[in-house]
Parts: sequence; C-alpha cells; structure tokens
Amino acid sequence: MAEAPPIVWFRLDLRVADNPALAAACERGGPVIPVYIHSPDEERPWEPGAASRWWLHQSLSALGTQLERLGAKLVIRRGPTLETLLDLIEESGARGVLWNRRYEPAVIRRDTQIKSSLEGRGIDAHSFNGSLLIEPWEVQTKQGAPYQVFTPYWRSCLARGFSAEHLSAPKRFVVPRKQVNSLLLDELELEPKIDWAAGMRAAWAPGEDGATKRLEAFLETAVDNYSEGRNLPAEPGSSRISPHLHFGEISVRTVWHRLAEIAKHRRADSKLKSIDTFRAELGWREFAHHLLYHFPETTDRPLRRAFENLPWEKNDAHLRAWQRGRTGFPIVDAGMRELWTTGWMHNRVRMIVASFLTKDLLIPWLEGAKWFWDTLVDADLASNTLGWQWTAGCGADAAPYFRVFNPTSQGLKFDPDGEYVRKWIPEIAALDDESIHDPWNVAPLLQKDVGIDLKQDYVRPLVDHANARQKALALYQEYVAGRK
DNA sequence: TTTTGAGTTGTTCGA
DNA sequence: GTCGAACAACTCAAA
Repeated sequence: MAEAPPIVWFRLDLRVADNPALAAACERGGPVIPVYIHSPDEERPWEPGAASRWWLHQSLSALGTQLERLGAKLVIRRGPTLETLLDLIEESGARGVLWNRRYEPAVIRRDTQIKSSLEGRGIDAHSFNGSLLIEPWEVQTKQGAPYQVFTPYWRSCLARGFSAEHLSAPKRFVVPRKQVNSLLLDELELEPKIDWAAGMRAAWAPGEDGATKRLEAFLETAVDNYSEGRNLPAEPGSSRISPHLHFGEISVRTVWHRLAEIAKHRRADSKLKSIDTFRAELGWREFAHHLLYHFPETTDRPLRRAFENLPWEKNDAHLRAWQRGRTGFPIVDAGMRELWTTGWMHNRVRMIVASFLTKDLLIPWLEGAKWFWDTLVDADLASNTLGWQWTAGCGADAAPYFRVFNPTSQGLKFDPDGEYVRKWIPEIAALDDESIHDPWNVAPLLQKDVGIDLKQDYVRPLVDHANARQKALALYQEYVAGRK
C-alpha cells in the first residue's frame, strides 16, 4: 500500500542538502513531489527583477538536474499559488505541503493565508526555517523589543548560539505512483528575450554545485585575509556567495558550520579576526531579516520618518546617468557598469555609489533600491532595504548623516593602482594610477601624452563633489538633525 | 525611572 | 606627511 506523498514546495531554498522541508518529507522513506510554482504577482511590488529572473531560471534548471540524479522530477507550475497547490493535491493524491519560510512582508501575508486555507481543508501544512541562523522573533532586547542596533543584536545572537544541526541530502527518492504534469522551465519565460546575460554567464555558476564550489574557493583563498581583502574591489577578496545564499542554493548553516571547522585550524589572530569579520557579515544578513520582519513598512518608507521631509531632487537625467555609469566619477561609473554587466557589485563600491546617489545627487534612496532590485542577481529585500537606508542615513543603525563618501579619495584608497576602474572604464585606462580617479583635473598636456581627449572619451562630472557635499550636509542638518 | 556608554565601513581641517 | 579632533545629536540597550 503506497503512502500518500507529501508536496515539497520549493521557493528560496533551491538545494537538496540541509533543506529542512525536503528532509522532513523524506523522513518516512516514501515518495515525494517536489514543486516550484511561479507566481510573481503575489510578491508585488517587489516581484523578482530581471537579473533575479535570469538567475532563477539557471537555478531551477540546476535543481531539476540535481533532483533527477536522485530519481525525482521537479514539477513546475504557474499561477495563483493556493489554487495550484490544491490542483496538485487533487491530481497527485498528496497528503500535505511542506516548505521553508520566507520573510518578505507580501510573502508572509500570502503564506499565512495558504497555511490556514490548507489546514481548514484538513490538509497538512508545515513550514521550516531553511534560510536563517536564527528566526527574527527569537531574539529581543531585555525590554522585549526588536533590536535596532547591530552590535548588541549580534552579541546577543552569539551568546545564544546557533543550532549545529546539518541535514544531509536525501540518498534517493521513491517515484510517486501517480505522475503529475509539469510545465517546461522555458515556459516560465524567466530569461530575457534579448540575450543580455553573457556577462552574467561568464561571472556565475548558479545552482547548488556552483554555490558549494564558490564557498570552498573562498575558504581556500580569501577568508584568512577577509578583513583587508574585502575592501579592494579589484581583488577576489570577498566571498561572492550572496546570490547563492539568496536563492538558498547553499544554507547559511552550512556556511557557519564550515567556518567553525576552518577556525579550529587557525592560530594567527589576524586569521581568526578575518573569520569573525566574515561571520559578522552573515550576522548583517540575519539582522536585515530581523528588521524586515519587525518593521515591514521599511521596504518603501524610511524607518526614521524625518527623512521623508527632505527636499529630494527629481532629476531623471541624473538618475539615468547614475544607472548607466556615466556620472563622470570613475569609481562610481565602474561600479554601476560592473552591476549592469555581471549583476553584482563589490560591497565597498555599493556604498560609494549609494552615497553618491543619495548625497551628491540628492535622489531618494528608494530609486537606488529599485534599480539594484532590478539589476542585482543577489537582490534580497531584507539586505537591499537595510543597505540603502543605512547609506542614506535614514534607517536602523544608520551611518551619521555627515558621513559622505568622497568618490575620488575612496577610489585612491581602495583601488590604488586603478585596476578596477581600468577594467570597467577602458576609455580612460591609459591614465596613470592617480589621475584615473580624478581625470578632470589631469592637465590637458598629460591627456595628449596618453592619447586621450576626455571631452570625447568620457563624461563631465554631474556635480562638483565639494559643493554637493556642502549642500547635502546643510539640507540634512536643516531637515533631519535640526528642529524642523 | 534614570543614567550611562556606545554606535560597520568617512572626511576635513589644523596643528 | 601624519595625527587627532570635530563633525551633532540622537537613540538604543543595558545597568
């Protein structure tokens, strides 16, 4: 007598190892029906952007292959999720639905509804923690409030400790008696119609195997020098696992576990410090989810409301120039072009371009957040919201408003030999290491020497940074720090 | 309830 | 060239 199989509803957990919902479904050794349901409308206004859709396609394809190796077939459907699940249950005779939780406000609303609808019909519905070291509601201040400052939050998490549990991948699936129909992955039309994804294909290997390889490469080559190396955008000093973590191709618990193993064999203080610095980055990811869960409105409104009064600029030409990497500030333009080409930008440069948009151009942080949302392969609502509000100074634990990044000095400091800028702005590659970060102050003579005519080859700076800085400081002081 | 210490990533100015 | 202070005030979190 065959047991009714459970449905495993895949979402942002596109892996088979350490996947709590999948592991629970496989526990009894019977058949399992793995399902992906495409329903972007239910996530509005933060449905996946173009770069995320490209990644999702690759990742689903990889998951399909992975499941096939284990003897199961990923069922792909489209449409309203609840209806689709009910259809699937009827078609397959499934007894319940298991999934790993997500924390975006619209998704929480939907999932809550789905859970109660299923349970109301007598169908098992069970959700798991597959994405975080610690659930957002599991940590609170001694007063019982959510944390709003990273350091005490993270200290409290570390004191509490994390579960060391690691669930291995199922060995083999039993094929369900009744097969259900699946769409072809291509029918979801996740990939762009015009193929602009060559740069992404070159830069990334989406999927569980790619995620594991990326992590291991980082642990082997860069983690020991992470504290310093992570600041240099020309170096492979950061982990680049953010998109893999976002799509759940690797679990953060697995990463945590591997770090602990590595730390055991390290004696040097600098190496241990680097490992802790990297752990704190995972902590920021946790913190972002904590904030998103407790302050869901911050996806669209600043946590510190005073910032809504600030007279932001509406300047489409400036916004467009920023988006396309044509601001006239090399480190900013290099970052924006890296983003456009590869779907990713080095974190140091993210701060520089975000500071430039919100403080030099005085364009609302939400415009920047939306552009990142559409173009980043690691676009994550929790991290994106936290990052933008942090830089703009309007969020939890924000940078003081007077902290304005100087694009030229940041370039000189963190890209001292101009390698990063040269890679992304070849038209000024011939300039020397110093002038390349400040090309408009290069003497006309020098331009001739190296065969460059900036007026032809590059763009004039949109603003004078020193003036823009003064203007921003005055406005921030008047509208935010002052009494208005 | 009140007090106290502290807060991811910067820049500029003047000694 | 290097270094420390100022930038301002607020809010958080714990004692």
